[in-house]
Amino acid sequence: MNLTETQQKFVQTWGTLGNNWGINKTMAQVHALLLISERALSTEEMMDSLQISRGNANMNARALVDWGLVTKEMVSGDRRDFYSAKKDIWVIARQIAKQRRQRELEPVISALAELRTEMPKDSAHAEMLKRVNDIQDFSIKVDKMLEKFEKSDENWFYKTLLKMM
Amino acid sequence: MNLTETQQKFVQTWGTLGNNWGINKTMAQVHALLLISERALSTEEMMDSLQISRGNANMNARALVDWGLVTKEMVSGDRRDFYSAKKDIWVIARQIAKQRRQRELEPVISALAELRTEMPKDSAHAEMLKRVNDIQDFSIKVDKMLEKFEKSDENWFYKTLLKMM
DNA sequence: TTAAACTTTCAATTATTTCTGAAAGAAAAA
DNA sequence: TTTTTCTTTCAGAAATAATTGAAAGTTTAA
Repeated sequence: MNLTETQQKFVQTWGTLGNNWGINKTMAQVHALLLISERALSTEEMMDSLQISRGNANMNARALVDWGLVTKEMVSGDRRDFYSAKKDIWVIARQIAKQRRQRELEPVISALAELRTEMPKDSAHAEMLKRVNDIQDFSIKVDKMLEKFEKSDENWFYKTLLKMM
Repeated sequence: MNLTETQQKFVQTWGTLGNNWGINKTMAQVHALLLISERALSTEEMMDSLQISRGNANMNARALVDWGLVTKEMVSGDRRDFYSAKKDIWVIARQIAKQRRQRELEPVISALAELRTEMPKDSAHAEMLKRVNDIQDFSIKVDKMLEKFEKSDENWFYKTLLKMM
């Protein structure tokens, strides 16, 4: 897979976006590459296209599988692993929402809940108590909203959007 | 401001969360500190509480002002700057949404739009064209949703949440 | 078996980000 | 003016994260 200039620019853009959102740049680039490829790619092809090492390609491809954004595919008569990205943007968005909720939001909700039980009810902690309560309530709301989104279909999103406006 | 163990834990938790979301850990910690303080704090107090250098305290406090999460306050008869965080979680959430939209989402939307105009209409770019179109459409939807959220009040959010469920 | 073709791991290296602290800058007080 | 008190900047140091590449591990074929 030899990238045209335009394709490289896309891969680059996606990498920058990912990076801004706290995602490894290479991981985002591998994802971009797979997104615009019409067939599944081997590790070798990813290494070539993105000029990265074998270890890096392998690690990031598997991280993407972990995130549920990419699937590993076997081609009969070929011993190599091939990777292919899910192409539906709604599926992708939902998957990312799901993973971030699990990995980043839920731990905070638990940590805050724990903090709440441990918190002395004295005046030194009065301000903190307010903040922790507020943030906890808010986080749970966001959590529920994301959960709903994860289970939704595209159509639901459109309808909700309409209702919102 | 000498932190109790519980307060330290909160600051720590907030720092970890921020870090996960691609935000500088210290910046998140300074924010947490200001969130649970009932009065505005001086640079010196932030340095003490978080065990960080003057430069670091100053830089991150000002970054928070940049993000619109913190305001600089002057106390008459005192030459020092004091910093105080906005306390309302809805205001905070909206402000973060606004900033991330501006800083991270809009650049991607422009980059994709530009890409779209430059993209050759040949078969080598067919797959990419589909992806770029889909992502672009989706990004604009999210952009609009965030814009709506930014201008909303707490009440609107609750109502929308209800409608969604 | 043994060899071949691939994948995975991980210690060492490289790159990036963050932090420090001292120096320079700015504003008020003496 | 000069001094004092505080803020800001920024080059270098430290910490963290990402990447490499070679060796070890696996699986299939010969």
